[in-house]
Amino acid sequence: MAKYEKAAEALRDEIRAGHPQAGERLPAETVLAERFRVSLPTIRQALGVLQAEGLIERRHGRGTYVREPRHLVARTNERHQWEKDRARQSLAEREKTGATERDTGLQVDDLVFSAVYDEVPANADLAAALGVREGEPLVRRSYQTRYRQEDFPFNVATSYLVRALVTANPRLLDDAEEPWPGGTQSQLHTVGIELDRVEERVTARPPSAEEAEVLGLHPGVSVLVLRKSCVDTEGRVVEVSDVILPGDRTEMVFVTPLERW
Amino acid sequence: MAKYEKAAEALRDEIRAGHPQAGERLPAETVLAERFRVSLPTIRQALGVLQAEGLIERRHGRGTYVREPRHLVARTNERHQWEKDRARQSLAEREKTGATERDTGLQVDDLVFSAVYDEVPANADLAAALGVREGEPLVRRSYQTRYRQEDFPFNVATSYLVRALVTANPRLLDDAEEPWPGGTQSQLHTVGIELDRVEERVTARPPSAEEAEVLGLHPGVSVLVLRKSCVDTEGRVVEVSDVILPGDRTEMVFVTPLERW
DNA sequence: GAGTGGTCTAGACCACACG
DNA sequence: GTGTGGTCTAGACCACTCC
Repeated sequence: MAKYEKAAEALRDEIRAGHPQAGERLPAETVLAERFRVSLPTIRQALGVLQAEGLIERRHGRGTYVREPRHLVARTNERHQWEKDRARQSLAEREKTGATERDTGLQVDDLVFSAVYDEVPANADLAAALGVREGEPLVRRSYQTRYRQEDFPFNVATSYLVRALVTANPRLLDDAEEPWPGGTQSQLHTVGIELDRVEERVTARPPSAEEAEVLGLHPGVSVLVLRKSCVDTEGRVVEVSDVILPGDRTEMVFVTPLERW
Repeated sequence: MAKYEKAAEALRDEIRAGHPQAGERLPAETVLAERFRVSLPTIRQALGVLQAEGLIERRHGRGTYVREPRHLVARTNERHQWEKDRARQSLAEREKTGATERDTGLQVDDLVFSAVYDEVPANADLAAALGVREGEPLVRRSYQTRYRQEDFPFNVATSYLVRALVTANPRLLDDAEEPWPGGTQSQLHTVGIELDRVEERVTARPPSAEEAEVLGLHPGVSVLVLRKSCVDTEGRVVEVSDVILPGDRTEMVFVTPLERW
């Protein structure tokens, strides 16, 4: 086993044993280098491994710290039925609270929400997902949501609608109408679309450089990649969204009810 | 922007533009160092960034290659109802195929399956998840499944049952009975337990050193962490399993049907 | 044997945090 | 100012792959 691996393993074991604990500082790199009798670049390589594992966090000018685990946002698939139940309610009712507030347990005022609409032709991937021909005009809607006190959003989402399906209501083409009380299902309701089911596909990977930038992710944090497809009662896929969620603060919850014997 | 970041960005852009393509080789480190007019350690740092992003793969003695994306196993929550439907069928029927084969589209012969049972007292986490007191005896069942041609499993799962609930059938305490035709729901059926719903919680993170080892993961691959809870018709959580899935070859699919208006 | 990436060293200088 | 991590260099030797 290489020296840097030995050092990394020793430090990992110590952290798991609780010395130092989450939030506490590790000794300086020079101290560690001395202790393990290796050069500074080698101990830095060891710390790089632990950082990539998400175990530690290095703060420039301050030191190396044990990362604290955090899970703040739980996102459950029961939100879809909940949203559907509200889609036809009065504006006053719909304005009370949204699905994100439901997930996070926060008030609307605690959240900063942004939405930008534009129009793009369907590429091969989206055309297949939406069941339309390539080049079909789509409304692209880019969303970000963050806590008011924080600098970075906890999710970024891109939603695609087939433009032809929503032109009946011009208000659906205008991002100044966001946040739309009641969400997408309420929007679709205005053009006579009812959802039959929601399909969600989840994978995980390290963030791209851009995602790490936008979400303010530390090294050693993965992202959950969610593609959500909404299928209406006629079997058409009427919306596709791609959502990126930070893996260190998001838990996705899926409940599957079973038929009784 | 640092030199290594510049180099990483330039290489990233080239890969995204398709030069080199997935599977193709990058120039040797010495060549890249010359091209970007930086030292070898610096270009190595740049490549380290791209590797951590999952964009490239470095093969000792051979070169640096653009990683090929792969998604082989799709795991859908419809499996739960499917398993429930089969739980009460005849042995002959149940033996035909299992949920994993259904997910992967493979035959039983293509897969190598291993199961080990032992007994552990419930820790705080498991006690909370199962709704029992700490120290309650649990049956721990450790599973691994891999393709016959491959060296590493594509999932590792640890399942916990409350021992008191399954002692009525001693065969459920014996790992020599695995793989049990029809799966866990069929096993639970033998002691009179019917499931009402399955709750799954998904997060993502980089693999621990041990997980990377067991699953044979390359640097720059994240894992999906799944905690599945099975709730029976009396509202008890009767099984909890923790599943680790490689993010680069797994897609989890969740379908949420909605009630009609 | 030639070419490749993996490990390791010694040391320099810079940028940031904090008292 | 002092201590911390971040970047960068020049170079050595090793281990693996392939011809």
